[in-house]
Amino acid sequence: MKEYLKKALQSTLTTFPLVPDDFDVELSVPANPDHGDLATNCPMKLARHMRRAPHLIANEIVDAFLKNEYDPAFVESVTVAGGGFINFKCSNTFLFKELALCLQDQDRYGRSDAGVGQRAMVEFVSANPTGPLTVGHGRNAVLGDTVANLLEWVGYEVTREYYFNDAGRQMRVLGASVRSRYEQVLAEANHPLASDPRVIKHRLRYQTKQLMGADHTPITVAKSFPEDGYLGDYITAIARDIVSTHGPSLLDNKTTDVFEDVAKSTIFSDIRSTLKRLGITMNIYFNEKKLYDNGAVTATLNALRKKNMIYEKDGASWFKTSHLGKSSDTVLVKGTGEPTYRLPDIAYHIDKMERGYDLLVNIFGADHIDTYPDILRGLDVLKYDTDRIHVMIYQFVTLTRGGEEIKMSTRMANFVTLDELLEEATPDVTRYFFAMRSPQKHLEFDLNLALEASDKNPVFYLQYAHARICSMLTKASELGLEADHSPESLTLLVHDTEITLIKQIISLPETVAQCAQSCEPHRLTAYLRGLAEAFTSFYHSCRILGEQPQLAAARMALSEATAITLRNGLKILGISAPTRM
RNA sequence: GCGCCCGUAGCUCAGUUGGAUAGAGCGUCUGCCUCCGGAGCAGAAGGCCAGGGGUUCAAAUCCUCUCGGGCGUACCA
Repeated sequence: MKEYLKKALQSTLTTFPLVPDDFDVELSVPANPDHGDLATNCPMKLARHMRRAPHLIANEIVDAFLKNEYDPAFVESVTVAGGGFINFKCSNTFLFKELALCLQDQDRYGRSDAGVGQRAMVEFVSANPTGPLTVGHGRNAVLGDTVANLLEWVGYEVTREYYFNDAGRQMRVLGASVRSRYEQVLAEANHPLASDPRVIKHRLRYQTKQLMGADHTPITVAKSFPEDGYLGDYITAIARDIVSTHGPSLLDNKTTDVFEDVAKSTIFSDIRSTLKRLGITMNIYFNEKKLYDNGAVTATLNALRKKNMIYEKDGASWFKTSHLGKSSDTVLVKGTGEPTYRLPDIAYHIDKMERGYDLLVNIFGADHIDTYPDILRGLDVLKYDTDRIHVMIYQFVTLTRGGEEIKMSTRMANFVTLDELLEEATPDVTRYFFAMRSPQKHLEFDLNLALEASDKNPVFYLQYAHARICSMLTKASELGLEADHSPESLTLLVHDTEITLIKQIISLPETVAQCAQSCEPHRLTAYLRGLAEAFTSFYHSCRILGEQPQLAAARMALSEATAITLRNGLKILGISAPTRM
């Protein structure tokens, strides 16, 4: 409809003098439905070029349009509004045709082809394996997976990738934390191994100290516990596992390698299973180590050096970001010879580019806000097309419990994990909750509310509408009724609520396309809410069972189309569409 | 101090590339169950879109300043 009108108007305007060649006709959906289904503001845009009042231009355009381009299969009426808008009302014929398309396409309805033949990669979560995923990672995971789904629906071949770093200081601290907890576990007086001579010896020299937890309560740890160690209970759990597999045999080990390895693999498998609970499966787990092994990190530094963008100062290598719009330069290699994370990050993005993706989407938390521009600068200098990169920065989740804020960090003992959230809220509710708001807004996640919200949550409203349709259609077919998808049948749908519902249904493809294009899943949740509302409104004013058979058959077809649309929308959001609740 | 994000109904938030009378949900108040699922429907109240200035035929939207909140601002990851 939109394309048809745009083309028709564009062609109408070619007959007008004084219209700029590159003039673009804009069509928008009016806020007020009384103004029609689509409107254009081009008379106002043209007023300056043509030096005439908008409403006069509007009248001329309408006359020419009616004479040359008007097609009653699409347009029912064209009117000029006071200000100079031209309003178009869709013909019902057009609506029924689109509705028939929905019934025909079924599971595929809503797909389009903007990305066909192109490959996209969405990089998300990308949490290092130092602890379980938190509620904050949940937002990242849901946004990333939903964006990936959206891109698939507009035709992209999508790869979901998780980038991680399991080496370096961070992991050593992790290993040391586990080791220290291991010592602490074995020092417990009532431990089953307490009579083992090695454990007795260990207890004689064992000492403790106190650290402050996130909630300002002191936590007792072994003296060997690192000052910046990871205090979470999951560390102790890993330590207990090691005790049960290795007993006290590791007490005299000088290194923390074993502890690090066990911690790493335990944590990673937990992360995978947490993601799985949300219905998320990654295609590729990309280890940063690979970039060192294949020389990409060094190559990147050399390439930048060749562009004369690197200099040495105080033993470190600096990237001349001050030449690229930043107020200061940035260290890429520290005096110790170890690169900062920015260098491998640039190398990583080059790697992604080289793998030939047409679109690279990155989902970053607000803490990356200052770092990704450096990556783009690096790529820019090396002549990579940064237009292919779409960075989504989402703001943090503020977690509250009974109005009190809880700070989230994997280093502190007191944080809420995504798993803990999923114990209480279903994956469906969790996914909807994280997807329903604009990414750049802070998300206040009140745990108390989330836990008790099940009956208020909008996701239930959508699922309920779907379940109700299914149940009603089942009942109808038991009564021997059958939906009629034929064009003649659909023309019986003329009630206000029916027309409103049809209009909502047939805008799914465009809505999905817009959400994909802007990487904004939350618009889809708003759309689905409107769809469910339109349906329940129809459902309450139009009966199906007990109506004349032809009308009932048409209304069943409309209900079916609603169910298809709801189901497909929910599928993109990764939410189930139950037939019964 | 500097950079980025945010400020819209009592609360949580939508608001397409600037468009017509700024919209939902929750909460509050009125109605509606002999009837396909009341986890519902219909309606009401509730707003100087943080504030000032500017651009435009047109600003919640763009520019600028002020105020308020968040996240960064490490040779930590």
